[in-house]
Amino acid sequence: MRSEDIAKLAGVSRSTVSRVINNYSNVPEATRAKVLQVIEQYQYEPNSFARALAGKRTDTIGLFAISMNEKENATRIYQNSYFAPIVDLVVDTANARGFYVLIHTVYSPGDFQKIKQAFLQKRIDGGILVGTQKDIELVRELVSQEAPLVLIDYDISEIMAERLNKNHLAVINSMDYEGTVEAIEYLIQLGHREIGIIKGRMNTFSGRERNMAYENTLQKHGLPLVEDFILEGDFLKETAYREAARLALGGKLPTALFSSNDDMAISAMEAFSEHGISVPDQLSIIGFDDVQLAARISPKLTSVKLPIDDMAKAAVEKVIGLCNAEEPTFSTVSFPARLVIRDSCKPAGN
Amino acid sequence: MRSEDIAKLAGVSRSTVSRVINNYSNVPEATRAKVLQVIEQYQYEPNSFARALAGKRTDTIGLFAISMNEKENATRIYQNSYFAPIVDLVVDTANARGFYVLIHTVYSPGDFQKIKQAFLQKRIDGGILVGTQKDIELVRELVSQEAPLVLIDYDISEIMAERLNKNHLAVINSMDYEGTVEAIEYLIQLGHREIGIIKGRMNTFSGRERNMAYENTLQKHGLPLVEDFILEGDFLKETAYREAARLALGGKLPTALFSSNDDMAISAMEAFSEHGISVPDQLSIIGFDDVQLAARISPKLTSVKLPIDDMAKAAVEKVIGLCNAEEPTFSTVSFPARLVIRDSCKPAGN
DNA sequence: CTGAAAGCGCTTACAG
DNA sequence: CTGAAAGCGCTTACAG
Repeated sequence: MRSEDIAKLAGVSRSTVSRVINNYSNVPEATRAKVLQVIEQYQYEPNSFARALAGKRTDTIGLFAISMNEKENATRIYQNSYFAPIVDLVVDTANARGFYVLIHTVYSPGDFQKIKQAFLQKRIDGGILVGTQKDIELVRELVSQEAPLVLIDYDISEIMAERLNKNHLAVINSMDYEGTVEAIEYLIQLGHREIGIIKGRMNTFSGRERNMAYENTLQKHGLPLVEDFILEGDFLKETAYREAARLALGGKLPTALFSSNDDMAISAMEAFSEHGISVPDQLSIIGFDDVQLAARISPKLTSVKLPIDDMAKAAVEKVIGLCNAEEPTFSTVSFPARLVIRDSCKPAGN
Repeated sequence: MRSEDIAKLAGVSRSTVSRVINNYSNVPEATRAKVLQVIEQYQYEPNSFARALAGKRTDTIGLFAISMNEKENATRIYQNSYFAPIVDLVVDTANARGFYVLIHTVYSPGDFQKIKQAFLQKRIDGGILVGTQKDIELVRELVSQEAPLVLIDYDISEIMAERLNKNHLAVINSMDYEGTVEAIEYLIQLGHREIGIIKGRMNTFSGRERNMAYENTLQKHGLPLVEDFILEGDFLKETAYREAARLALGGKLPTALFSSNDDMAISAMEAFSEHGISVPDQLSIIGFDDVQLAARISPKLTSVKLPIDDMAKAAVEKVIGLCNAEEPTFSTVSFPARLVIRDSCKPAGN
């Protein structure tokens, strides 16, 4: 069934059928009704490729998760507590707005080609990019394509600043710096003076922000950065577990630990528990992200809530906006990240 | 940049360019090389819509998650431990095979229309459907469209049996019945005679299978089905928590409990713990699915491992196979589900 | 208000 | 081995 068939059946031309489908105003109600009736009756659906080829939009947006340079088992990206909610909200929000979403994961530069293709082949109207920015070069390539693009968790200053206003581009971030400050000051207020950190991946905007806020806040309050209490991490639980175990065996413990995300905080708690270190009695812990699991473990984890839902929703609204925009626009939004206090912290020294 | 431009640049016709792109054999190596060189140089990508319109495939498969009739907060479908791994494996497997994947969630009949459209509008070559089969009518509608379709966790007997071999269709299941039998017999072997169940959603194939296996196995071993120990559930943690709390307050406890999935088992454990009932000392628990969390809680949950990864991978291979198949074919596969023994069960009566 | 016609960018018999 | 031409199913100036 093609528009031609509908036209014949309704006794009009293909042009008119097209006008009805596209909701043009210059069609008399009677004609419109007749055409719609036939369309309805035959369950006609215009071929999306023909429409797109003739200049219409694809009504599809891309969601691309970059996961390069991670361990082999990083294959489980969508089970990750960071990506899963993004997929969730992006799909739902886009669907609700009448868009399909095309998903592709980037594990290798080859995969990255596929997402460039998705744009070049005009499979999508616009895309959302989320992931580490280690491969910022590739991201820049994408930006330079000038297609509607939204970046989640990227450092604006690193993205071809000179071109920013020539693009249909938006960047969505969370206020990780402020959230971390709130967490560290909460600990300080509880009397902690020896505060450690499990760092996140440094090729990530949020990883750097959280670390910088940690360092700056300690310094601001005249507290020392003690090397033994600074654990290298990569946002993954395995590393955090190993590092926490090492700390536990090292003998000297901080009285509080800020973990750059919940996954690592929870693994560290497991490690401490196995080494007979009690949280929060001997060691207070704060995580970041506030994943579902945070409130389900014992003790319940105090954590900085990442506004991931808001970010994902905003990302979709932004791409759609960018797809509709005539002029190139660049914009950036940051959503606040607030501390959620639960049971994993105690006043120091008792 | 269109194929015409490439043709001019390479000094050949569009036909030849097309032949090169589609890897036809009747192009001399020299010509092919020349064309490829130009394509490479200009980073040309054929427009996917034009190709599709001219009869080529879309190289896109659909992944549709049905989540109708669930609570409002079911919005979090992709964070669900059942769907998340499916998304993961489907996307990865499809991407690795050179396919894009289009995702759409079905919360309402309206959404269901969108997925029918995805087929009718020829946006995808084939699709994978997963979710409750309460709305089997809608699924049948889809099946009758004759497009390549793979169903995960559906009761074959309910799907238009008469048409089965006229379709490009495949059904992928897990051997939940056998897995549940293994779990129940393990409990019986541990000496348990009072074994309860938290039921899953009965509009789900796996929900019914798990329940039936539970009942049959008890009966086979001459054990009674005691009503107080049969808790209604729906695979969601809230309900399980409530039911478990009710059981705890009821006074009379079974000595073992089979939960139709891990999410519910874990929530029940929380409820029991809060009511001072110790697992496994006072009550043994077995879950189903073997989600990541199962091995991370304490005590570690004994569970029947759902071969969800295998199922998801197989689903992708199947759709791709169906897309390539000339003749309609129907096939069905079931993957074994085996018991993984951890720490949440103890011998009865000590 | 409406139809005939051109065009979107490919692929694929067809003819040579 | 290769090009000219028709066709895939739409949309959209253009003319009336």
